[in-house]
Amino acid sequence: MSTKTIGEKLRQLRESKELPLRKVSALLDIDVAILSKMERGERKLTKDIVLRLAEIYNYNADELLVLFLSDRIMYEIQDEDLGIKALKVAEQRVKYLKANKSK
Amino acid sequence: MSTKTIGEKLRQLRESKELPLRKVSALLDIDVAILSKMERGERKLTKDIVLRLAEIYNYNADELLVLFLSDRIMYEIQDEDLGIKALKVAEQRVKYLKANKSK
DNA sequence: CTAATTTTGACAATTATTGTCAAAATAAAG
DNA sequence: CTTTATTTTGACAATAATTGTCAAAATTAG
Repeated sequence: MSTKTIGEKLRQLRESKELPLRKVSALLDIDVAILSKMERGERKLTKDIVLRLAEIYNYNADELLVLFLSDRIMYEIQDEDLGIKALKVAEQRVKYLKANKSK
Repeated sequence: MSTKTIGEKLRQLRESKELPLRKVSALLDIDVAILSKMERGERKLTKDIVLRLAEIYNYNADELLVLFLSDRIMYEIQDEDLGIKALKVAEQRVKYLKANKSK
């Protein structure tokens, strides 16, 4: 299932459209080297770039954003084996915040 | 429940021991201003400081680390309403990684 | 082989984070 | 109220991290 990183997903999308880095980086107006590194997880992606790539590849933006966010979450918890617990606590907190949004 | 940030929790612990910032920051060998800011979430805590505070306050280190990690996760997902989904995807991925640890 | 694409690494420029400090604000004690 | 201790705030320089740019090297396609 979702064991793919956002970078891997973006590369897969680009290749499925047979677009070279050169063209996509031109559309994004960024250096080709940076896009290469982003796809390989060597440079961080930004929300903005993810959204623009969703447009370019005509792909569901939310799905990419979820992958993008989960990548960053994964980066935070790293190898910690308290990771799962932390995720559950975070979930509680997000739900709590949502419920008390008006406050 | 766990709607408290790691900073708030640490402040609560310190106050319950009636220790002034001055003394704790001396034990940690950091500036009192920094500790003040850490407790109020204005400066980032490090894993190392959290662990040392757990010792100083004689409090469960894992519980503090979980709170510490979940704080950082919360920071990543911010106000995104895809947050919950991202957390679930991250959970899947952590579990997947754990299962294939040997690989 | 040649051309196109991709990767790599170095570099300077920018931006973010950090520690240090002292003054201001607040709280506690007498 | 006055003094003292504690905490907060903001400015500042030092340090570290991130960023964009570039060109050469490596890989892949034709």
